[in-house]
Amino acid sequence: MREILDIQKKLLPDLMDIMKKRYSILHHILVSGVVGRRTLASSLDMTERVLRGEVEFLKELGLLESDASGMKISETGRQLLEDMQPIVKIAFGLTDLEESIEKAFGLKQVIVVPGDTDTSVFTKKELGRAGAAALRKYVAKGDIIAVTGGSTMAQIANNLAISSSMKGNWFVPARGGLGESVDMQANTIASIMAKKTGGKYRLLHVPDHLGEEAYQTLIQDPQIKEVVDAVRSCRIVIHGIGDAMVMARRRKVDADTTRSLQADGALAEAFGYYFDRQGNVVHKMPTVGLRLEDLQRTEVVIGVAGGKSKGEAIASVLRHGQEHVLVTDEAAAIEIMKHV
Amino acid sequence: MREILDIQKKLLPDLMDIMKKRYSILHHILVSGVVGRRTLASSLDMTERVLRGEVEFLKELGLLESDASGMKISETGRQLLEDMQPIVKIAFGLTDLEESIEKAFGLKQVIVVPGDTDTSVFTKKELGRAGAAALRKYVAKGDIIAVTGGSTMAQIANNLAISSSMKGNWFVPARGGLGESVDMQANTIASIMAKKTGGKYRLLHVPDHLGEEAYQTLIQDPQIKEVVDAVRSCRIVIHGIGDAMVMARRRKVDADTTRSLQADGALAEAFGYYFDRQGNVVHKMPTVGLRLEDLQRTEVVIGVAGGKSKGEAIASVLRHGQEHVLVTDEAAAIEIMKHV
DNA sequence: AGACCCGGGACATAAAACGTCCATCACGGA
DNA sequence: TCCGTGATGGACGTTTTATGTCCCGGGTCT
Repeated sequence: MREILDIQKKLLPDLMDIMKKRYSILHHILVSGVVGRRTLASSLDMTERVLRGEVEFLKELGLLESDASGMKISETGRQLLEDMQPIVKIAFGLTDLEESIEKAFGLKQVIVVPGDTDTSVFTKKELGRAGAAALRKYVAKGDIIAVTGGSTMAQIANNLAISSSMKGNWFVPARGGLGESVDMQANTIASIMAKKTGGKYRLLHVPDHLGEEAYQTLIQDPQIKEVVDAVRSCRIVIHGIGDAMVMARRRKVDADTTRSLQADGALAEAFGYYFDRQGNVVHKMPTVGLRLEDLQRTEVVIGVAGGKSKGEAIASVLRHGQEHVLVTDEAAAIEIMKHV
Repeated sequence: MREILDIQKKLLPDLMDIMKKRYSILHHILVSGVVGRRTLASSLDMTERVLRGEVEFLKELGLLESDASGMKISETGRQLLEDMQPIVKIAFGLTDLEESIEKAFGLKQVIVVPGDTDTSVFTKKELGRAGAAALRKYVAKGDIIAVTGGSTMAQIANNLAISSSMKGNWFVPARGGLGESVDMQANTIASIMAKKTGGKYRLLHVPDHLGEEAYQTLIQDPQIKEVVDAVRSCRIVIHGIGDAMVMARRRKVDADTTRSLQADGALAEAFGYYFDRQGNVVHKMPTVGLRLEDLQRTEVVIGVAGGKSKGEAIASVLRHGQEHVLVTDEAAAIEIMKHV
């Protein structure tokens, strides 16, 4: 597989370039849904005319369709892109990155998509697609799946579709309400995922910043207790990873805590825990839900995050050593490898 | 290994041609030791100039060297050829088949898709795609296109899409109603193709098994006469090829005729005519529409059929000698070559 | 109704591919 | 030593293809 591409690179370097070009056109159209020639040209940094040439060609091949409203990918085209996935990875040199990270942190699988989530909205979408595919791969019938919030997780939810293997699964938020905008809260995302896959969901309506008393009262509540028990016995966790300070700001933690986070060198955040460079937990959010000790029993922990700026944070969480699968993008992967 | 090439072919249809061209240049140089441009050109059946273009390219890639005494292969080039050995076998299997059949039956173009229609539904779909592509390639504006029935033709219709070059063309059934299930009748297929491509269609509603009287009456009918005239002046015929006995059964021909078909060694069926092993017509369906003599004026005759079991039948029709283009699959192609 | 974006036709022009011819060089045999 | 042969590579006009540019008619959203 790899050899054949290496050979082709030697004998047909020009065709490999064309392949990349056509692939990226198709891929852009795929993630854009319906898109016009001019928009696409500028987003791919091509002149309109040469894009048009390629598009006409791809249309002849039946890989995309166009009507007055714009161009969209055809079913065969969509299938082709899927089949091409491994080829593209090798051709773009992503397989190397995946394997290096797997080895460096002892992970079961690493998936790297091309691009940089920080700079391209398309990469973010692709990250969502890849995250959804990873979840689909590891999920089994009757699983309880704990999810967190964040824009990346929202993107994954977007890309899930009904599938027999996920029908009847339970989606639960990993932890209580994490004061973000509603459509990126874990609760929202769990319910979207359940609806999209034909699964069921339970929510945790718990306010932020709990005091000790309120906390004790809450976990006595039978309704809440039931959900929390479900969360703690989940078989799969899929979560985003954030920069510690960014998350702290977003959650409006008080100034004291922020200072203490800084003093402790908090770098990354995931499912309510804050990690320093060495992967040690330096702080945790005061709310109910999944605890670190539950994670050890969890069979599959999937982390999804991308963007050059998050590379170091991802490396911190990986170093903590409870992840099994990582889905990230090229830019972040390169950063991660700088921190081994 | 094989899939990767198939995938690439979908995105870069001329990949194989170029790869083959460059490979054979290098290979020729390898076996020749040192050779000059003109010698090489004539032995590869290329014009000198185009060979020169490739040679200059290969030289830039460092795969061959040249000095005043001629060209010879470089060490990396030799290594590359060695590494390519397995690829070449797989990759050129089909191309070789295509060319052998073209030469054996004097066809303009042969397209072979991988697989066996008899055993794989994917191959059948692929055959449909390839058939549709072939039709798209040869069609011109304002053409009348005569089509036949059958599941393969239905598959082609499925794979047609609206295209400017086919807009406004006429689709007509090659011959009157061939008592098959409705969705595989020529009439149905002609109308689907017209709808899919944005063309127009005329149908021939003629019952099977016409008596001589009824026949005479029918062809007097101005409506029918108009369509029949259109059919007979078509520029393109695209048709399936069937096994004679299978078709006879499907059309419920009477026992007498069946016996006579068997006695005459009928092997294949196409557009209502039955052919024996040598390609002679041994029987024809009693219905209106395209006659063999009309076929001689037809500019493009495209036959589409696949499956190991049909190989012999396809060979019979090809031997009759009125086909220009054949679209088939690998299994059938191999069978065909056994009957040259 | 009007602004906007879409695909696709049209056409001039730039670029690449190709056919053709020739200058020059190395080599071997007379 | 000279000359014929076959080699590469330069040159150049021609043809074909790719590209830049402009515009039209038709949907769509506001």
